[in-house]
Parts: sequence; C-alpha cells; structure tokens
Amino acid sequence: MQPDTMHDEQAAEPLTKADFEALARFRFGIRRYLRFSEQAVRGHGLTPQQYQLMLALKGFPSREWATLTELADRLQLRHHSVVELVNRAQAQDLVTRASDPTDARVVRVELTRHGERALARLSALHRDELQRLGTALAVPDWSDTADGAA
Amino acid sequence: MQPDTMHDEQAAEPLTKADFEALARFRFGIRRYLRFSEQAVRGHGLTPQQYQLMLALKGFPSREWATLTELADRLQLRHHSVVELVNRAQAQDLVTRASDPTDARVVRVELTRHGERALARLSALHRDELQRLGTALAVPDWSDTADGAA
DNA sequence: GCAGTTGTATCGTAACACGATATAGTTGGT
DNA sequence: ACCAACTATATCGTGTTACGATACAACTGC
Repeated sequence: MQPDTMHDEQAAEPLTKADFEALARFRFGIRRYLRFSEQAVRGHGLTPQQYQLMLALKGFPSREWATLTELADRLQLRHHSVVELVNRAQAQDLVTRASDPTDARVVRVELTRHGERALARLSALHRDELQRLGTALAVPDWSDTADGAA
Repeated sequence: MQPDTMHDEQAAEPLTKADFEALARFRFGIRRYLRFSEQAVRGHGLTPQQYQLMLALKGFPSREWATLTELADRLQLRHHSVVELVNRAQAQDLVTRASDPTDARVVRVELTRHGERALARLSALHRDELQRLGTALAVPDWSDTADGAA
C-alpha cells in the first residue's frame, strides 16, 4: 500500500491527494506573499523587481553592495537582465553604480539615500506580513509519508 | 516621479542588518525554488503557470477540479488572466473545460489524462526539491519584537 | 601586446498579466 | 413572465519584463 519506490520514470508516482494538496497549499502561500509584496511595493511607486534588487543589496552577506554578477545569482536572473533592472532602478534614484577600485570591469551597485529609505519602509511591511502568514508559508513536511495519520 | 510623500506610518524601530539578511535569504530561497520549478517544468514542455494551474486543480481541497473564479483566487490572478491561462493549457491538452450541471455559467476546469501524468511527474520532482531545500526556505523567525499585546 | 577569459552593456523578441469591455446565465421584485 | 441587477466567463489591445544573441571593455598569462 505504501509505494516506497522512487522511480523517476513515467510510471505512476507515489504522490497522494494529501501530497498534492500540501504542494498546492505551499505554492498558494508563496503566491499570496508575492502578491502582498507586489501591492505593497507598487503602492510606493516601485516594481517588485526593484524591491528584490534593493533587498539583495542591503541583505548581501557581510556587505551592503554587490556586483551585477553577484546580483544575477541572488536574483536568479541572467546578468544582462540585471543590467536592465539596475538601469531602471537607477533612473528612479534607488541605486547607483560605483566603480570597483581593484577591478575596473566590475560595477558596484549601491543603494542611494532614497533607496535606503524606501527599502527600510517596505522591508518592515514584509517582516510584518511574514509574521502574519507564518505557518501558511511553512514548507510541507515529508519526513515520513508512509503513515498519513500525523 | 516618485511618491515619497506617503510616509504616514510612524517610524518603527529600524531593521537590523541581520533582519535584512534574513529577508533577503528568504526571498533568495523562494527565487531558487521558483527557478528550479521553471527549469523542471520547461524541460517537460510546459510553462510555470501551467504547472501551477494543474497543481491548483489536483491540489484543490476535497476536489480535483475548480472553477475559473476559484482558480483566480488560488493563483492570485484576475479571472480573465486565468481564462487565457486555461486556454493555453487546453491547447496543449493539459486541462479541459466541463460545464457545471447546476449552474450553466460556471466552467469546471479538469485535468486531462495527459495533464495528470505530467503533473504527477513534475510534482514528484518538486517534492524532492522541497525536501532538498528544506530550511533554506524556512520563514525567518522574528519572535523577539514587540509582544503581541493588542 | 596578443589571445583567452571574465564582466558589463545593447538590441530585438516573446510571454504574460492586466484594464477595459463584451456576452451569457442566474436571481429577485413586481 | 419580465426587467434589472448581479455573477461568471471570454476577448482585445497594451505595457512590462526576462531572455538570446551580440558587442564592447578590462583583466590574466605569455
């Protein structure tokens, strides 16, 4: 009854209705969070991508700036997509380009004063929403799917 | 033109560097998951939206079909965006439209046999990835802020 | 300095969600 | 039964965004 075999083939997969519901619920949680984010961010005249960009800068480990290549990794985008994103953010005075003293190829993307303030405000809202959603965003637990009664 | 005049909230305690990093890390986790999802899904000839649509159907609570309006809620989209999404998915034989016996206005969106199989395969991959990411997707824990004394 | 590599930028294209609008079906008051 | 208001689904045109392909600049090793 418990299909323990994890074949990667086209045979019927061992996912139960509860598994699908858990997967769907998780995705729904993400959607709701991103939806909230979009509304909050647009209410401040920014796009979701711009917020993500700024957050990636301010939230970069042990730094507060990043190169385009680093941003491409953090945002999971192609580097030239980040170029355009930074262009748009720069046009709105949210970030600036600064040259790296050690490598002239590299561009350091930094937050402007305006960007800092917008990010601080929006991030506070996001923290609150994250607290509010809480378990609704929790990753489903499949530590043991053999026994449905949990 | 940026509306920076809408700071009607009283300046709450500023977020720390650690807060920003937690926020950024969480967003990074979401991005990675969605990125994985997109690659997996496209590798099977589908779009991320189509997978989400199918998952919302199969994962609908106590049912395996849904109306367009219900889907609009689950996918956090406008209903007419769902119409187009269903059109595209139907063109690829992933879902079908069925009429509701009690209300002729309502359209029941259901999975086709083909959609079922694609969804099952992809969902298994997603479950695995979710297990793999695990804590990387965990919601940051802010249990120290102002106590919830309303 | 030249080739190879890495980092950044530009251009045209395709996909997607949206607002505005249109059509069909249902409900309730008279 | 009729009409108006309401709900559910569908269509059209538009703006934004990420992408592939391509180009340019700077660093490395020789």
